[in-house]
Amino acid sequence: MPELPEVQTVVNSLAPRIVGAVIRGASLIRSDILTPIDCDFCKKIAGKQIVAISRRAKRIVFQLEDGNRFFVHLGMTGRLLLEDSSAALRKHTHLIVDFLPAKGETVQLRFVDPRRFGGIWWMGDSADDHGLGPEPLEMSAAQLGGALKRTRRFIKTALLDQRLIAGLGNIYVDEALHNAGIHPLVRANHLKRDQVSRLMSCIKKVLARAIRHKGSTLRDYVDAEGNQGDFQKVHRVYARDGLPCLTCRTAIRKITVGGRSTHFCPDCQSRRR
DNA sequence: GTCCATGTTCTTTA
DNA sequence: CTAAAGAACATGGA
Repeated sequence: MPELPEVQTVVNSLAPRIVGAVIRGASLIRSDILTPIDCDFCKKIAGKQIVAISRRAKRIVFQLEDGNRFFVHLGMTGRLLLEDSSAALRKHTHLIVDFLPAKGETVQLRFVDPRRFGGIWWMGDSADDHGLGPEPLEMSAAQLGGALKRTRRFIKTALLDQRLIAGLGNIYVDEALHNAGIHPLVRANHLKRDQVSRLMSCIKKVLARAIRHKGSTLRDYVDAEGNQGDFQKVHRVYARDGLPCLTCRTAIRKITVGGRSTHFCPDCQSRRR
């Protein structure tokens, strides 16, 4: 559910509400969402002010006043919600963070995740990325080309590799490839220079547009205020199999690549270059 | 009951 | 050794 645009939208909705807030305490309802599991998370964040919230790839990074950080990854179904402490707890709520009341507010930050592919990672005072690739919005075509030429995997699969480019997921890879007119089964190292530069700019264009639409809500995704995104309404290929391509009217096809559903237009995204 | 799902990581195979 | 394919994780909805 959450790729770069969704995660950015969560950060944007969270930041104005809790940057500067001081954490009173936290309760961990399921401790196995924590990594490392024995990091004394609640004890370490109690009493600390949140001085910044940012996004790195699909991670939501919280920076504390003492220099320590932790990040939340939403996995497939995770949500970070700001809810009043009087609101009923949702099923699958795994962590609750309380703040010192400002202006009489009693808001809580709650992490909810049915499938539990997401979680919370304690980073300590290191800002280490642990092998994450460059941010797509700051990546050059030369950088992308350099990474792609080192693998003969399908371009679809390569773009999902977070060590190669960090933040894309299944939706935005399909949308970007359609935008760039590249077939998902082309080998990454076979792309020509002009295709790589078109791909890089299409990735940026699709992501920027999706952020303006506050992400795609297919099922569970909402921002911290519970608002849905609406980029799904303007998807050109994702989940549109059988429907006419919005460019050429050819029926969109759905295949499986690397175990992931993959949507493309057989006409606009011709397999030969 | 079946299949599928916006993600990542570990294991198996080539 | 590396690269790539496949399975696994857990839950819910169609």
